[in-house]
Amino acid sequence: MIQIKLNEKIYIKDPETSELGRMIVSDSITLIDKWGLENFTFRKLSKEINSTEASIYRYFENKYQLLAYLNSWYWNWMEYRVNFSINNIVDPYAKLEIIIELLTQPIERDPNFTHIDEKALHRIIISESAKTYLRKNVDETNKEGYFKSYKSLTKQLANIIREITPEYKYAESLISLIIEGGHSQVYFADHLPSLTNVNEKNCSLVEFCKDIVFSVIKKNK
Amino acid sequence: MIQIKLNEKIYIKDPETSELGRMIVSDSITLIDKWGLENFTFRKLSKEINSTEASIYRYFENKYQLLAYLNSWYWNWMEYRVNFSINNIVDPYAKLEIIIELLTQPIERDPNFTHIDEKALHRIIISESAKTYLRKNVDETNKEGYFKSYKSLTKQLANIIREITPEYKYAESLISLIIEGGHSQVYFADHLPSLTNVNEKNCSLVEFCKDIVFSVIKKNK
DNA sequence: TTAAAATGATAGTATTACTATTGCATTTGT
DNA sequence: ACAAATGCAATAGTAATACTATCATTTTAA
Repeated sequence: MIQIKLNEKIYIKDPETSELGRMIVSDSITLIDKWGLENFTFRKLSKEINSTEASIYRYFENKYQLLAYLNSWYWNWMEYRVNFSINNIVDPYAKLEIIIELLTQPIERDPNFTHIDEKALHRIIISESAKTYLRKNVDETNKEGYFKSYKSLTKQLANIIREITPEYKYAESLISLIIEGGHSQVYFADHLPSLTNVNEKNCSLVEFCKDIVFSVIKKNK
Repeated sequence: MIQIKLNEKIYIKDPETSELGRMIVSDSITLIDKWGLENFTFRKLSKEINSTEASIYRYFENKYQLLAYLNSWYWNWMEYRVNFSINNIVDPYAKLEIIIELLTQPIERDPNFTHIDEKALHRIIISESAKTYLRKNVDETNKEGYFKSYKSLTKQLANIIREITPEYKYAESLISLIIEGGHSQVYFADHLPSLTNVNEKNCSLVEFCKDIVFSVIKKNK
């Protein structure tokens, strides 16, 4: 049995250690997905799981810390998927192609983690995750390790780009541009379609991103 | 004398029509830049300008509408700058190069608009603007015209890309990727530097973005 | 100069984001 | 088997937020 273990200070009490903790995590995904972070409160969550606000506050300082926890879970899970998928592949081009697919394709439920709805979590990542770092306290929360999972995955993927083009100066930027920009593209396709071509006929985010990455690599080889 | 005129329903009463309105706009830029959108309230703004909450509510429904107003102002201003800068230039490559510079270089104060601090506004665009559309009511606010300026500029810039590569399918996506991803890169450089190479030695956002756009165009020509 | 519009002053409401305390129930170590 | 520790529910309370309403006063424009 696999468990995503988050060791940083992104919780007060580890929600994986109790039934209540797991309910907080799984039901917060449902509620944030449904109502958005703005309209999500610990009061509503406590009613949903037949518990109390005070109990939830024993696990997370506030809803932003809970969101950061979900974020970290997601990026740890993504790292696990990446490592699983590129295992035994030696050609860095092939690795990179798989990675871009993992980062930009629609998400499927992972039966390894029964209490996490990965499709709903992915929607949250797309529309809410930036709110963890777009805050005035970002430098503190960064020190607390809120973004460790995201940073470590970015570093790993940048290294694969450098396997192909060691002298390319923007490997980390290219990865984070694809991730962050890719999230925008998915969101725009759903809500502001004149800002994107994704979801037009014969167009896909995967194709768009692969084209960018391999064009840049080719030119900088 | 030039004035940025925003005709859509992104205000209750046009702030350009009164002294109080102009103070609301200029001082909200100062306060949002300083405290962030989360800690910015109409109460604080009213004290800053020696007015009352009720008066501010006569101009804007809430702080998100005010932020949308600032956004629209910014993108209208950018469109004006783009048109000014590419005027009389025929070569689409040269046009595109200038456009990428305008979109990704640091902003300077524009003496044409004395009550707007464009440098502060640019910081707000980078760290707060996504909060206008990352909301559950995005489809309504989109209908109200909150994003019209941004969409019209994107369309115009995409058309310039199509002057070079008419068959490229992702012109709008490439523009919005550079804009949104570019904002992330600037923010990361300031707060999460391990996610970007921007600001490392001999690295710049302008160079990174030009390389991407011209690599993609070259490959798709 | 007079009516209309804009603004200021004040008050009030529902909700949010917490914090504190108490007491019961269950688990754990010995 | 018993004490201690932990986990959780219940309740109450506070300061701030995001508004809305009313009415008096000032400014402006015909």
